Amino acid sequence: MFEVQKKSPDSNARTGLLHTDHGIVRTPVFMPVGTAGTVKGVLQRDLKQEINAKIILGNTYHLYLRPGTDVLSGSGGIHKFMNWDRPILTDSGGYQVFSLSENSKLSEEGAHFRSHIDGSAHTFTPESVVDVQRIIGADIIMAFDECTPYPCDYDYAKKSMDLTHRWLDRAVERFNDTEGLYGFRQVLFPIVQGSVYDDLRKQSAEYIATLGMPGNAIGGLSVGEPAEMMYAMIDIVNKILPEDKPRYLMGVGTPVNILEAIDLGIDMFDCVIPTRNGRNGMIFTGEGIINIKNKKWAKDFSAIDEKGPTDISRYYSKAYLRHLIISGELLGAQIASIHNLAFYLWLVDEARRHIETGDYRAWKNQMIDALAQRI
RNA sequence: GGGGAGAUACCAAAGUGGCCAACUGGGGCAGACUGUAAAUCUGCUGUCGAAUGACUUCGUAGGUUCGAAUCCUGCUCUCCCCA
Repeated sequence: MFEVQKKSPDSNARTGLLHTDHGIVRTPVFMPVGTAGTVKGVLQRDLKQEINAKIILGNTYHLYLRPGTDVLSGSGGIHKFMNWDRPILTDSGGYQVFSLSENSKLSEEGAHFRSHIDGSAHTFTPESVVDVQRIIGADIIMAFDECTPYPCDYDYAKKSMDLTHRWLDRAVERFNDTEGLYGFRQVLFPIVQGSVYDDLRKQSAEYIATLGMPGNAIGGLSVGEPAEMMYAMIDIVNKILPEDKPRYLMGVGTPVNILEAIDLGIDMFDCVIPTRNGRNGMIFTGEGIINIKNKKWAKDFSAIDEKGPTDISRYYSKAYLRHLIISGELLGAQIASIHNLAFYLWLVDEARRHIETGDYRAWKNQMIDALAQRI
């Protein structure tokens, strides 16, 4: 499924090809988040034409609650339902156990939770989450894990990691006993946990590596811990996870986080920052980060991003985008999301290009300096 | 011409003797956001100060009172009803 193409001479960064039945994805890759069967504010057409997204995310928890599995199965799976013929990865809902923790309770069996929509009671088990993801029909599906919060004491982190591992065994078994429903291949990625503890991360990565799955994920990071701590964990884990399998760092992150993680050997990323923060006025450019709501842009009629990655970035002015966002106009969210996603995709593309030419480290450092600017 | 109501900060609008530099919205300014319960949330918004605090405010001019946005009097202005 995965082949490493080129390794960076001066870091652990590498490029690769990820093969799915919906197309080949070149890595490193950034996957826009489309939780509920839509990348918020962005047409599928723009996702392809303006942003050139190669793979996007969906979310099991959200899709399960709405529209529900009967609609998804009736539609012939998520690709047909949302009219997206490129690869899709679905998160398992493990993150929602974390982010909606007031509504959920864990047991050995699984997670018992109440719907945030109508309060109804539901249970997710490692098995049921595989089943639901078979019905949703993503190319890459994720094992059900517990994403531990930060801070998290050692004992809880260990208990949680062990539970995630036991759940993983059950998920793999169910996965092997079932088949995709729509005539294309699905693969299951397990998730490394272990909070911020070196030995737990090491133990978890070793365990995950023994499963021999076609790709591996690192979860439970970027939940509030300092970035340096996250990098340290990634480094520990990546030294153990097999080199010939893609490594997916879940939910990360800022442009700088991504560049650092690529350096450490991560291949896949997803994050809500470009869309959510974009809707809230944060605009990423090669010259730095802009809060477009700030008064200083009120009469700045220059392009959103002069050297921007998409026509949209160059077509509309900062003053206009500021006006739209401040006025709560839908078009503002749309423009910001498209621009930011295009920027993220461009950034990761550039990273791949520099890995190929062998000067990733130097380029990264220069890029990080630029990205550190708040303008 | 007669009768009535009102004037509070950028706007709207509470407050009707001390707990008031003044509730609450809006607007404005700034911040947060990392496997999306987020087109969301938080802070500030009289002046000076990092802050304790100091100073100047509730149409306007006086007055009563230890103390007034709040009570009294004059003035100015606005709105409503009847003719």
